[in-house]
Amino acid sequence: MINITLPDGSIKEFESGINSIDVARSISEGLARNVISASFNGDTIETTTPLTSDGSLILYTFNDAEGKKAFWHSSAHVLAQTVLEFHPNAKLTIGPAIDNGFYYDIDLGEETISEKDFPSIEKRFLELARGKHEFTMRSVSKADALSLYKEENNPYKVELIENLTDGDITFCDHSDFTDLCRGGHIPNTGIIKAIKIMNVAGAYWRGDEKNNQLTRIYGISFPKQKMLTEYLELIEEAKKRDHRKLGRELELFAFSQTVGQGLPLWLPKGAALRERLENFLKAAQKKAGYQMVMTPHIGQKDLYVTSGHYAKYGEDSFQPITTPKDDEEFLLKPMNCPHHCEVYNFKPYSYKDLPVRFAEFGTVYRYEQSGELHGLTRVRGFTQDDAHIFCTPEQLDEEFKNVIDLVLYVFRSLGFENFTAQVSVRDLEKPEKYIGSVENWEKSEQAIINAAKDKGLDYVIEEGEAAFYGPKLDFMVKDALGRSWQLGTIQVDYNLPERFDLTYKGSDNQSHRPVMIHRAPFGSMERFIAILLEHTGGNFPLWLTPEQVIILPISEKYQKYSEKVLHLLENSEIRALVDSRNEKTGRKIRDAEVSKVPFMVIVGEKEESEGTVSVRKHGEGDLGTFTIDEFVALIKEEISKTIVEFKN
RNA sequence: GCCGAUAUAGCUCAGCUGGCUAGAGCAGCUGAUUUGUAAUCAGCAGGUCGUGGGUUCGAGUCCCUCUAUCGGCUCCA
Repeated sequence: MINITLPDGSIKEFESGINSIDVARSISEGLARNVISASFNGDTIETTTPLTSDGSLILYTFNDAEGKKAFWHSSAHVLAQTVLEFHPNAKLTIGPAIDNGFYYDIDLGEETISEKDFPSIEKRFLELARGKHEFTMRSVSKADALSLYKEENNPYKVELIENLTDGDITFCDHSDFTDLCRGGHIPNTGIIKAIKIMNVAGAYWRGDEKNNQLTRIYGISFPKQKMLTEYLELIEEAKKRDHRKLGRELELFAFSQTVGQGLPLWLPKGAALRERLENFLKAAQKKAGYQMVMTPHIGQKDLYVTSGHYAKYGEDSFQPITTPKDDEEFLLKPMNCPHHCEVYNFKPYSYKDLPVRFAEFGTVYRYEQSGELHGLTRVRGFTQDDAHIFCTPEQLDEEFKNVIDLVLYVFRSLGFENFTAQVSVRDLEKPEKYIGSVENWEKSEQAIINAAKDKGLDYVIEEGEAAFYGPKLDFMVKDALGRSWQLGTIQVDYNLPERFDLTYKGSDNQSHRPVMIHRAPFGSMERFIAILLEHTGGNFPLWLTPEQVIILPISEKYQKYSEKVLHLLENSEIRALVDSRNEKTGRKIRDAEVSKVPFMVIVGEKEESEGTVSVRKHGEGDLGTFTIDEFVALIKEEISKTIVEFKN
């Protein structure tokens, strides 16, 4: 007999050799039906694995993240089986579960799979799944595993196996299909009731572009058809919040093939909105002791040779601008830091002057590869809400924490509650990617981790995500479709101060090297507004939105009164406009609702005679009759609720 | 840059296996209507079918080039 501890702390006694499903059955028949994965003493096991010792068991259903992982990983096996039927010569590589579904990377040789093939793959997948084939694990010796895949002429699996230890190698069988696999499956294929192939894409073997490109097939599967339908509807809803679609509909920004790809054009409403965001940050930065500076859009090539950017990115950047004079080369600035270093170098500093904080909404240009451009989130010309803080090493911790406060203030003010704080550090195995001394890197990384800890941030450490000159604390936010984007960023840099020979005079009358903090709470205006659009669906906070009020006269007779109301609102610094079209009220309301204007003000005979307005709120409906003063007060109050001042 | 896909009016989309002057809704313009909380009616106008080439008696439709866009990969100072 063995003792099994369940998550609620209860301990039950079972015959040795019992499996997870039978344990579930001892609790309830329903649970036994729904259990699709389990972990024993912290290790993922098969639901059919016999338990032969005391331990704690967790049972998972599709509602658990672990359950979904097993479900989708198992689905990847069936997908591979299906694809092999259509393409017998295909070579399998890896097929993991991901956040939403799974993929399988397959080398199809000369053959291809396209969208047209999806329906037949899905159909055959379900036929195979309905066979209720059990997933069973078996151990294989390294030699046997290698000879099998060498016989199949599959170099990918051979490479994988060569990196495994003999004795740890397992295969998973179901039906007539076998795959190298470390385990974690659902009981049988019959549980998979719905499958959708989402897309195909190219993906490099082991994520390295020097390797072969494989065909990656993305899919998602569910235990119920209804769940798939709901998932697809969710995606359709998310697509309505796509910032590229909303940006066009709300007339915020546009692109022109003639101007060039990745070079956004800010339309009047978008430019005004962006200016309000800039002013919002400027006000907070002023309180936090920043000073605005302005620097040119180009700089001499030597500036970037000094900074190290030219050596790192020169070849892959917009190429130098030459002049009629010989030997003159200028680069479009890809970042503001070198310019700000030169601002610092304008005059000598004493330790008493530090920290100094130079801020600039600096527009930069980077030659991103064409396939990487994406709406406003990845562009070739964009404006960073940049600043560089020059401080003494002793001041670093406090300065860094103050910047975290500022970033958190910005995020909270705009409703980004769900972000991930990511400490981006070096990849220790690729030192050639970075500049500067190991000692400085360690100091910087430790400074960031300490600050994140002190501020109580829930952070993750990502190796290899650092900038080439220093580690970063990045604030990641997801877009409507769940893709993660870096918005705010704070970076510690010991390198540029050295390269630009920045100094200050210490109390000991000696020259010292300041430390530099790079930071951008929004990240870039373009990307921030894009993600804000996707989060709000275009329903911006009242203080930020392009038009706050639209006045709807019942008929042309009330045009004069409408204009009077308009002027009164404008005098109170409320952004309003009049819909003076010759249309019915219902029509004007509908159009105003569609265009997401927060407040509609309806005026007719009654309002004109009383000097009032009838107020309707977007998405909510009629609020009743207000005097103009009352309405102004209502708006002012709503605004004060959505934006608070930065306290330093 | 790589893999796969897409490109028809300002927007959203029809246009079957190649065959008369390329259609619709919305938006726009003109007129009628003077309107009370999510679409008033009628008329008009609007397209070198992304670009360049090819196949064909004939190309929006088939093939190739380029450009842009979309989904991934790689990259992201």
